[in-house]
Amino acid sequence: MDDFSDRIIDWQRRHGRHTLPWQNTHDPYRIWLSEIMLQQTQVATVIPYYERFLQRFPTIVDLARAPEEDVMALWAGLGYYSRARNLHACARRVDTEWNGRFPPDAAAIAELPGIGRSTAAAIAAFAYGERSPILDGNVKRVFARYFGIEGDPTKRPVEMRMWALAETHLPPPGPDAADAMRSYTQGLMDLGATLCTRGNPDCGVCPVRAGCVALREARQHELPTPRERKAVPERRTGMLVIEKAGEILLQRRPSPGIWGGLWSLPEFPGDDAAAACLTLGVTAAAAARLPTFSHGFTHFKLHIEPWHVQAGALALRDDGVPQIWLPAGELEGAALPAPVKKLLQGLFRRGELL
DNA sequence: AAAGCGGGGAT
DNA sequence: ATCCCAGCTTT
Repeated sequence: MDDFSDRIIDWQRRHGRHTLPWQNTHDPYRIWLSEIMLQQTQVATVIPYYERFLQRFPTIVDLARAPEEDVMALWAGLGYYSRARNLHACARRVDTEWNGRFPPDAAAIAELPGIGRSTAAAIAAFAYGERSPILDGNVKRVFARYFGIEGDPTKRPVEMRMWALAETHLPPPGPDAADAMRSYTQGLMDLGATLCTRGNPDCGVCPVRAGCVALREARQHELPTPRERKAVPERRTGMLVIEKAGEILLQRRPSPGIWGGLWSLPEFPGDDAAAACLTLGVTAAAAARLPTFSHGFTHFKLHIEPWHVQAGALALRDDGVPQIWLPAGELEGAALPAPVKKLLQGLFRRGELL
């Protein structure tokens, strides 16, 4: 008998959610649809999308045989559009390879596009009551704390330990195993999402507080071990604040790309601002270095070295990059990258921009 | 502004 | 077979 799973199940049945639209069915199609949507979006946002999908595509075969653009249009607003394409590809494979019926177990479900081991297990548990463990981000956090597991859970060795624990602590087989699996799987998700949260775990009312290593050692806030923040590569760029009669020269950023489609300051690779101006067709009457500042992106850190240039003679080159002169007073409403807007507004407020 | 996130794709 | 990322959210 497993104390851990018993407590999770009991807690879920008393305090968990039971009325979400995808909880009143064992239809693997509906459960799969909800799991894919919930991977990236919170419940309140998902519900209207989920219901629109079911109205438009009552069965997985309807979804499989719809044009991709219809699927994408219904998905619009949920984000992560590659997952919508996987959703459609998955439906088509279930239609053609499985005769429109979802595969019968988690192992086969995990072969489908957009579905990994954890999502496959969740579908199999909710749809079939299969005794197969999930291990998503919420569950990793619960396990790291409850079992006192150190190390980055996204790393191979730690993740393997957690999968082993997930197998070990499944509700035991038996006549009630299918119902137990449904409650247990939902309970683990609910616990991680509502009580055992990242920043502020509510340990006082946790159903497994009696056995929790992290709580006993007061290490809830240290576990799970944060992933090692890899040193992000750093780059530098010169940026030109070219001013002429109270207006600033902006260029449209190419799309796709960093800041794609936004208006930004001209950039140049070296540290010769006057030469960079000349390539644009601007003669610099005066050029002054402004303080360097940095901006962090997901994959690198950018050190920006801005120059303030008073334009003299002008003969702007047309090299295909759209350019505009922005009156300094119209900074507020302009579609500029946040750090660029901040730089320009700072200059404007200090009266360094006319 | 920084950290988190499941699966796909790259290596 | 293993590592890293894209693209979006929450804190």
